Amino acid sequence: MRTVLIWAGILAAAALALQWLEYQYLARAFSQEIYIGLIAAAFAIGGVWVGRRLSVRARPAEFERNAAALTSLGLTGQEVRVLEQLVGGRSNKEIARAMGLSPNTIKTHLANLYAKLSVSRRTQAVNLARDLGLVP
Amino acid sequence: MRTVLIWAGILAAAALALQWLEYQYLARAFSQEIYIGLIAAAFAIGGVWVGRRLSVRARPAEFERNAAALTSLGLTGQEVRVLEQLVGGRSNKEIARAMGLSPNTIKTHLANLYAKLSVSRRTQAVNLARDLGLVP
DNA sequence: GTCGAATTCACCCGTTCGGGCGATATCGAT
DNA sequence: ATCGATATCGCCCGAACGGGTGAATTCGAC
Repeated sequence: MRTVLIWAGILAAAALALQWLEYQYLARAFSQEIYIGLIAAAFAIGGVWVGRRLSVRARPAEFERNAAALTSLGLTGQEVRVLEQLVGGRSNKEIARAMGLSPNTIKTHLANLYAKLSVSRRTQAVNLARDLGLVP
Repeated sequence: MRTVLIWAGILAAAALALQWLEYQYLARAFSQEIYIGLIAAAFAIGGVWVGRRLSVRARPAEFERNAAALTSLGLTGQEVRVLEQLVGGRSNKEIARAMGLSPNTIKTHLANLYAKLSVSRRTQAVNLARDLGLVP
């Protein structure tokens, strides 16, 4: 949205500048056709650039965590951390060592996690987490 | 790429048409400033439209399977089908029933799959498959 | 026809996972 | 001070999974 306004301003300024230039040098130095063609090309190129920016900015959403889903599911801090490790494809034992906890604790967190996500297998949890954008 | 060429043609044609029109009516009916402004606006709008098409077309890839990765990994038909079920979060037994095969057979396909994907756990296989676009 | 790849299935064994139950500790809110 | 949420850990058991080995079938290629 900001991009659009900025460009509207730039377009207006550029149009004025070009028209001023026209009265200075170009009225006779170049033929009308070439002059018009140059303006058309310049604005077409500018338009393409704007269009790309609009689309690219609107698309990727920048890999940001879906905090809304996270809180609405009521996931606690440790549960989210375990979930990240889970998506990393690690085993309970590996997660335990990575977090400095007992494997039993990881199991507890996982059980609560499965309940909150309404799943029963870790692959389902991984898919849900990725689909909901719970993890980067 | 096709879009670009088409638009290059349209731009050229439009430029000629506008320049012709200029000699017919506009040379005196409108002032130069308005005329130039109209051309600039038209081409800017056209450019934005082209830019959007370019970006949108280039981005999402339409959820198509990454056939290149699929063949370069040497995955067979059954292995790919098992992989799809795997990403669906199903257990070996469920996959077996869904495909009308013995759970033992599923295990065999999975073992070959893991070897070809260089992983050792099903969650890792799921993540790799999703990251490489092996499955929709 | 022989060979290799793909597909199917079986068995064994050890590890991992998931479910269930209980326990202790901390901490903030009531 | 009591209660609920969070976090930690333990144990038991059955199911699921992963690795290894072996073997039969089919089918296209050489």
